[in-house]
Amino acid sequence: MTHSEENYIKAIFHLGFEGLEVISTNALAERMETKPSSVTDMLKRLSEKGLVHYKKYQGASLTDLGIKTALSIVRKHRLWEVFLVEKLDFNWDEVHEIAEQLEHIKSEKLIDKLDELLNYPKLDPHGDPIPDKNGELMEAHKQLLSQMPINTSGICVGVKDSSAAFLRFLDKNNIALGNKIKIVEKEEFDNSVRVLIDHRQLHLSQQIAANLYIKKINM
Amino acid sequence: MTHSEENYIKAIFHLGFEGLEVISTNALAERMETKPSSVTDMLKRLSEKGLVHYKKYQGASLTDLGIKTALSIVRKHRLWEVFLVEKLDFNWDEVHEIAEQLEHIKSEKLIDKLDELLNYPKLDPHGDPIPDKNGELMEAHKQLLSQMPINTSGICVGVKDSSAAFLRFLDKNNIALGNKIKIVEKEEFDNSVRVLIDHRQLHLSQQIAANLYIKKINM
DNA sequence: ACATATATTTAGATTTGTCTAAATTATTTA
DNA sequence: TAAATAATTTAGACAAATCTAAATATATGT
Repeated sequence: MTHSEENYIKAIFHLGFEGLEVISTNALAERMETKPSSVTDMLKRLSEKGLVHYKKYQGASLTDLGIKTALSIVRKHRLWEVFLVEKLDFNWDEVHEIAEQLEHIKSEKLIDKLDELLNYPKLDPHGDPIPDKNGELMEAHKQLLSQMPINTSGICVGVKDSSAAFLRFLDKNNIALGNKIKIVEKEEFDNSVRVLIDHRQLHLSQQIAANLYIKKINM
Repeated sequence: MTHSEENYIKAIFHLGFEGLEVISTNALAERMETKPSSVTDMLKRLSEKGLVHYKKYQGASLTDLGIKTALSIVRKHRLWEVFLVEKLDFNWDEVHEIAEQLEHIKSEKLIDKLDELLNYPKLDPHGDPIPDKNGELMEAHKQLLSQMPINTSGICVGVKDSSAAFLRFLDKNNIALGNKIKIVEKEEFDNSVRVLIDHRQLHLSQQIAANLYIKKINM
């Protein structure tokens, strides 16, 4: 498998997780930042290799082999992310790009040893689950702040809206990724929430709460 | 730079260290396990990019930029080898292949952090020196057993002749890579040597001594 | 120095992954 | 449902890296 093929498989996998049953040529082209015609070419190739189901004009989905392949790539990506953060002191938001490269390194033994070194982590630094050696994937353990029940705690691990405006807002209010956060109260009227961050009480609008990802603690 | 270009640069660099002033098309083709015509194509490209000096029929050599590039790749390769052995418990003889892939990962910060994690090693597991961040390369610290002075000690780190016959001989005599070895006496007549390995005295012929690499201790 | 052998380059083709522009199919809307 | 619009595919081209076969340059031996 080439790097490019692996990247397409991964993109189809992720689009699948985002709700799409069958992935359209255009959706995939947008995700891959390429042209639809290139996607068509690649889908034919992947179909011939038995990695995707593909019928002209009907979109694509992964075969069992494709899913297995995708899980293996995702496993590598997320384990490397843990390594970069835990062992090399990278910040959570710097690791994705490097892991995009490392995920293509071919050596089963390397990944198993890395898994061992990191003590078989279940979640990556963004709170996403890491498939185990057999491709078993636990359910997601991150959720939007707006979806958390009252009196639960977690750690800020990501943003949905990554606009400069939103990031500036977080900065201004001293909300950093990695902060522990506890949800204290929800306002029925406007869905705003009161939270506790570093012993500070904050009142956040629904718009804010719906764009901040929280990793549940103790899972 | 593509992976392929990096591999050619590295090959030219290593052939240079093996004594060749100017590298011939055929020598490079053999090293790269490819055809001379492919080498010609690549040398033109590398020449256009300012990485090698190349004149038709005259062979090639690295420019200053080419040397800098090669040192950076070698640095990455050897640091990853140390990582694989020290942190992931790989054996010295399993790491080359994986490091061949890892050496192409692009991130200056990654390599600096890795260097730090490994405590700025000066030698890789095979006893070859690791260029520092500025491309400074200390002189080689491995040598053939036959070149070691009397009463010096070292660690077996590699073989020149990797034939099955030679490896079988080492095995039969309980000489393993990683063993500490001390040279006790040299026989003028046939250049054979008496050595101490694990408190055992052994008498090794010149042929053996000239094919076993020793890493000097305390450097 | 000339013929022969060896080394190297050129020419033309192939594969992968991409592109643009044109053609085709599917979907939406009036 | 027919026309307009959107999505998708095809056709043909290109760059990177490779190959084979043919041509050309260099080196060697007598």
